[in-house]
Amino acid sequence: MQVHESLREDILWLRIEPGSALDEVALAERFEVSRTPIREALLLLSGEGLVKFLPNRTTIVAPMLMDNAGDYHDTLLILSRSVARTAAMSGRADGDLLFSHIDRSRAAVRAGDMESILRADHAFLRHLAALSGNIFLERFIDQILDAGVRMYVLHYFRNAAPDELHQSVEQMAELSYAILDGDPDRSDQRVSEMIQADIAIIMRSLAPRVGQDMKMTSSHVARPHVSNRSGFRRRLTRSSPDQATEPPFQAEG
Amino acid sequence: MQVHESLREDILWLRIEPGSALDEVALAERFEVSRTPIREALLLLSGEGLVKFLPNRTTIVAPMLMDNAGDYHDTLLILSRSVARTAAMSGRADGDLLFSHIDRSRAAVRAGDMESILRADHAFLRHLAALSGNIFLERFIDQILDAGVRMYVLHYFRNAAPDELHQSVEQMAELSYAILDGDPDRSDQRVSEMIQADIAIIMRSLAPRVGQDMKMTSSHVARPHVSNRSGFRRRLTRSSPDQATEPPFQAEG
DNA sequence: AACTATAATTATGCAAACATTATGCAATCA
DNA sequence: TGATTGCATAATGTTTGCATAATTATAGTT
Repeated sequence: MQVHESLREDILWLRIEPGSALDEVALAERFEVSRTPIREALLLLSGEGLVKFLPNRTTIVAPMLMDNAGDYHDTLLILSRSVARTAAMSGRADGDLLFSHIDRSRAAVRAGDMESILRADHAFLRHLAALSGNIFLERFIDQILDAGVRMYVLHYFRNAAPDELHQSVEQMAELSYAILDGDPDRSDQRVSEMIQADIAIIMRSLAPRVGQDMKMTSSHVARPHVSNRSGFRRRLTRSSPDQATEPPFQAEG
Repeated sequence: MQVHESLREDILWLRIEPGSALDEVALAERFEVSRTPIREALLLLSGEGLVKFLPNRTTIVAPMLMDNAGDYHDTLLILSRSVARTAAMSGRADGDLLFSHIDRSRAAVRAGDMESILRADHAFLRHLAALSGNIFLERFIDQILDAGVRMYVLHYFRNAAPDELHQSVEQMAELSYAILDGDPDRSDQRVSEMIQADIAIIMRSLAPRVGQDMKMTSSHVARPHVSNRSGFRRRLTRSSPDQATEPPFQAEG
């Protein structure tokens, strides 16, 4: 569906502000169709959690609450480790393919094109998911990555130093080596490091105006598993008076 | 949406045969609405993977391929362990609430009501997911459980002995104790055991009519696919031959 | 001047009609 | 007799229109 994909891209890449109303007639004019295909697209998007129907009122772009950042990274960690582990153990990973993703990412970083960087990173992870051959993991990886795009656009790229972007690519490469070596434990390690690095950058963005030293102690990074956002919260409170997050975009819950 | 929920239940509980066509006008008459709300429901269901649109032809109930059984259990294991671990570590689990779920399950087993058993089991897991407070894990648990309902109706309950059903409840109780004790590692263990038991029963159902001694050679388990199901398969191979599956319902892919 | 109530406008939810595509049957030709 | 083509039928995809609910604006009252 044309409308669906197009609207989804607009929402994910923040070309439509979270929380803003989606007028069906306006969209119908824009896409030069009637309201029905628009509604169908909105229905699909609501199933993906990207828009929210306010019954008998209007449909809004799902607000992006940063409260979910902890949940997001916990879940991304779980899923990424699973697919990376599986890829490592399967022995079916193709070095050329993996490194074509790395190259794509490296090129995007050199060009400084944030959207391309994120798309390349996601393509890499989706590739690992595909390698796993597990349709549920593929589906969930798709969903979690989509759910994070807006957060990364706003809070990752706005705050990542060029050095950190380069380092992120090298971490991808390290992960690839671990997978190609068929070493699931090392790949676990690498995935954790990658996501740790992402978290650090995003946390800096969420509490940017505290001028103090943001050194990470081991207690911050040590987190084997899930723990919903407990670990996260702890980190947050350390550097910021908790609710001082102030997400740029926001609508009512 | 009334139609959506109702249709979803019909599909999940096999009141509509997988692969069968869903005629929009017939559904419209049945629900006494026009085709528009029917289409909306079908759209939503397609987003959930429960129906499949064949463009310009018809819409069918998504076929249930048993090929996914391995993927299903792999993923269920990952997610269940995550939420159980988190629940154990959170210290926010409420014994009374947990055991009200157990009681419900026990009662369902006593009554021999398969649908109630499955609903109770799912309610228990969803409760753990809710305890985790992680909206992504909640969402994914929801999805994976829904995806498995039809398989369990056909291949679990048709083949589980009463004893095994009772044992399953006790495993739930064991898991609850581990969670209440705040022991994440033991809860991991318990979750694995629970799902192992499920797998054993389902595998038995998938290849029931081979009268011979069901010893497996490695050639049976070799499957193009991947995975972290490697560990899984190895355990599975113990009791059942592989591709003699023959799912009762099936339509074209 | 502020608050309330009522009316008008705007947008959604649903229904019915129209157009387009696929399928099945029949007729004709090889 | 079998196969192919054309027509009829049926179901989907889309448009249009109507009715209902909500928001906004306006007028009246305190």
